Amino acid sequence: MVNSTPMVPVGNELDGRVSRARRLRESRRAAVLKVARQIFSRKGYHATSIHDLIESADIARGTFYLYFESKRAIFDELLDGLVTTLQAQVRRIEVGPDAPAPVDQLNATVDRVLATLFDNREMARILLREAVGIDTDFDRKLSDFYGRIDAMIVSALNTGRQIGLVRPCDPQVVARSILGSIKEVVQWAFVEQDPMHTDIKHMGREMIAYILRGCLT
Amino acid sequence: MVNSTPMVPVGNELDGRVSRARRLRESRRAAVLKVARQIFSRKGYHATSIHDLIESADIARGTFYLYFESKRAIFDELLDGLVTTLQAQVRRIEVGPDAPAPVDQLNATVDRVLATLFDNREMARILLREAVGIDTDFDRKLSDFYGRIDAMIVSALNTGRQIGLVRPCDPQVVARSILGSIKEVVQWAFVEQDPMHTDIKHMGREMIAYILRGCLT
Amino acid sequence: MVNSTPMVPVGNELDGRVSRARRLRESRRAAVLKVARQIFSRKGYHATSIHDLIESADIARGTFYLYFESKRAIFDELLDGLVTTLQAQVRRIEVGPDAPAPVDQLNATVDRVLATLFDNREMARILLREAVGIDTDFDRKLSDFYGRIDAMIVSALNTGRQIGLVRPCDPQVVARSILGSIKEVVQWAFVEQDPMHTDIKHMGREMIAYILRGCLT
Amino acid sequence: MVNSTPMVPVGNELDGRVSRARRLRESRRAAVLKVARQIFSRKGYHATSIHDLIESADIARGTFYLYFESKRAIFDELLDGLVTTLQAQVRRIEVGPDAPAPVDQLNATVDRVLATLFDNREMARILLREAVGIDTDFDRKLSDFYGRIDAMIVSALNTGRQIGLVRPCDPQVVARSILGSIKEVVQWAFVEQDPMHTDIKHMGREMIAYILRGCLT
DNA sequence: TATGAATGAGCGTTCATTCAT
DNA sequence: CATGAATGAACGCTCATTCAT
Repeated sequence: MVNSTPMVPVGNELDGRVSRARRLRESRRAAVLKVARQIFSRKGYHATSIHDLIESADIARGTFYLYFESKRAIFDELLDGLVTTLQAQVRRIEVGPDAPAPVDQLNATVDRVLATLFDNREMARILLREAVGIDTDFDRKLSDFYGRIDAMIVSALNTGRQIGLVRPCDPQVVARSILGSIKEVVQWAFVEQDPMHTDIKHMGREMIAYILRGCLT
Repeated sequence: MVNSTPMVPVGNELDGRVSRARRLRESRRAAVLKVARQIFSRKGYHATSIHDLIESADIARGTFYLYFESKRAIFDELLDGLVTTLQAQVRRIEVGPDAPAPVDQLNATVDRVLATLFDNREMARILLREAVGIDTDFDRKLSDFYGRIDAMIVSALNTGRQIGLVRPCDPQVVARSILGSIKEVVQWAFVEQDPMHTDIKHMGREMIAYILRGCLT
Repeated sequence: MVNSTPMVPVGNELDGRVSRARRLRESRRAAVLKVARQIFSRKGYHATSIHDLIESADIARGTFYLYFESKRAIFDELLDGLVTTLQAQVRRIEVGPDAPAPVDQLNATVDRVLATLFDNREMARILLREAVGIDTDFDRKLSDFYGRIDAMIVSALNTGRQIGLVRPCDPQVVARSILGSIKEVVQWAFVEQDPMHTDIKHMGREMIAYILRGCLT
Repeated sequence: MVNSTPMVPVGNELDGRVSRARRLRESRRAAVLKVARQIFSRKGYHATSIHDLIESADIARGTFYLYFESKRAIFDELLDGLVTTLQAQVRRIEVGPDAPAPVDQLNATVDRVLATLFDNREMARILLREAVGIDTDFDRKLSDFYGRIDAMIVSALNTGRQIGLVRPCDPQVVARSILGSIKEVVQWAFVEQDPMHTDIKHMGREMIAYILRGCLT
């Protein structure tokens, strides 16, 4: 998938002097994260117990707490990874003599976001459907995340209005509409449908066409 | 609010031969449902305990189970009420010589849905944010609900296409986009903002404008 | 036993309008307290688990938490009862024209304290031997308790010095010596020996004789 | 401090044929014991974890178990050291034509015990406050220790009585009173007060004066 | 000898549900 | 009908101990 960056932290062991132990530890950790991702994705946060996690990862209870501080912490880590990656895909629309056409910029961002979500289907499921109601902190974190994306869309719409690209409208309502379209389409395609049978390219093009017609002059 | 129907089931005791006891029972039940709605809305499903419910309803533990099978059941009932009411607001776009203009029909449906959600802000909060991840059955039920709405939109889009009102597009993707816009705008307006300070009329108009521009020819 | 007051709270249900349920609850609670007293006394705080408590009291886990907030709370309650009762037995030595002879006052206090400890042998075991090191709060509470008794003895010694009854000495050291004598003798008699075969009267007389010779002129 | 002997076991490797490895092992062990002494003293037995010990000793988990059988075992060893040393300070009162005056003998014993406790303030803290309630075995061991000291005092009192030095009294009660005075004064001075600002000489003299007046004719 | 990752029994606590009164 | 005391399975988490390297 184009432009999507890996979520696994690259770490600082690229200097060649990595201890075998460190690498082993990381791979073990990653294995637990992997099964946790699947189970959280399938059952949600509350319905997933530490027992589920360690049974599937085939490790002992204590081992889990060797790698992760708490159930909440592993869930955080899983989600934070995607949120960070996702945020990196969203770029503010630049406007200027040598900037690409705004439409192309939006296009590129949507492409990147879709690719990232596809590459992280399981976490997308959690981010889009399950991550609400875990606790107040978590809700705020999610709210902030979507709030930042919303702010970017609003800013893009305002910029677009100034250069006569965007029709007169309430940027707040339209921004939330756009955000909602993306969230729902992605959830439907990657979470409820079989993601492997989805033509993401096509989906992206259709979505952008709909969104652009909705707000352009 | 126009067009919004009450969520309390009308029942079949309106024939005049209702026992006083039965009526008492229903009013007790309704009272519990009312406080449950508020508490679930404020704290979410998992953070709400039976203790919270019976304390606020001022009934004994056992009494609760006299009226409701389980915590899950009362939550189900609460949500089913809104889902049913909501579904009643969504009407298939009729096409024919003496049918209103399709655009007006869509307009009316969106108006009715928004009004219903506003009148049931508390449950809307739950439906849009907290109802996911409770268990697999519940997720499926929600999925079905949105699926039915989606099917209606798809059908409307197809109808619209046939009469040349809707531009050529993938109705599936566009339908989900529309659904997502509505869900996100409503959640943002009713859940994250103060619903009383939201100009729903304006919001509705802006949303519909965006949606229609997105799919009309 | 003379002057020893019961540790079970008298409550406010002496007006005759006691509900049967309330009385039942209290008796159940008292039963749990009783077995907890025995087990804490035998095994100490840390070695006693909730499992031990509920098994011996023959109640379910949840039932325990119906009556007590936590393991810590039941232990506190057990100990606070004795500490309060004990404190009520210790009276400052009064000096004046119509006050009893100071020696008799000391005598009476020691008698009362010994009787109370005898009547609460099991808790005495905990208070004198096990109650240290549970947590910082508890340590401070105990320290305060003994500190107050110590202060009383110091004050008594100073008073005694003024009226020429007590020999010149460092009241701090002598007070701690006296306190230590009492603690050790009581622990030895009630905790390590079979308390039923101890002649408390004799023990008290011997102890007071020793203490008085140690500090009187 | 006069008369106080070191707690580290002298061992039998002083014959010159000690392997370097053996000596290394012992010094490593001693280092762990040293930090364990400090930590147990500061936090108590239960609040001290193996993690605390190995972190401060800067050794690996497994290494700890190379030197000590268990957490319980190292605590035992620490306490046994002090107990053995303390026991060596307590000498039976000798009576005979060329024995020192019994009073001086008692004086000397108390002096030695106080000095030993001062030199091992940290362990004294444990012995007097934290060592109780760890488990039944440990309680019995402590009980035995104090029992032996008690027996010595009883024997001394009996000897004193025979030579007319000690007043008629119940040696058991008086012995426990003496023991208790020493325990309490030491705990108060070394554990609750700042041991460095305590005038031990003065404290000793005051204590002995009190004790002797309490039992001499 | 030294390591530290792995273990799992056990902890205190919660809470939806039941049932005798 | 109404009650609320009683239940016990299940939870997330800790930590002394083991053992392969």
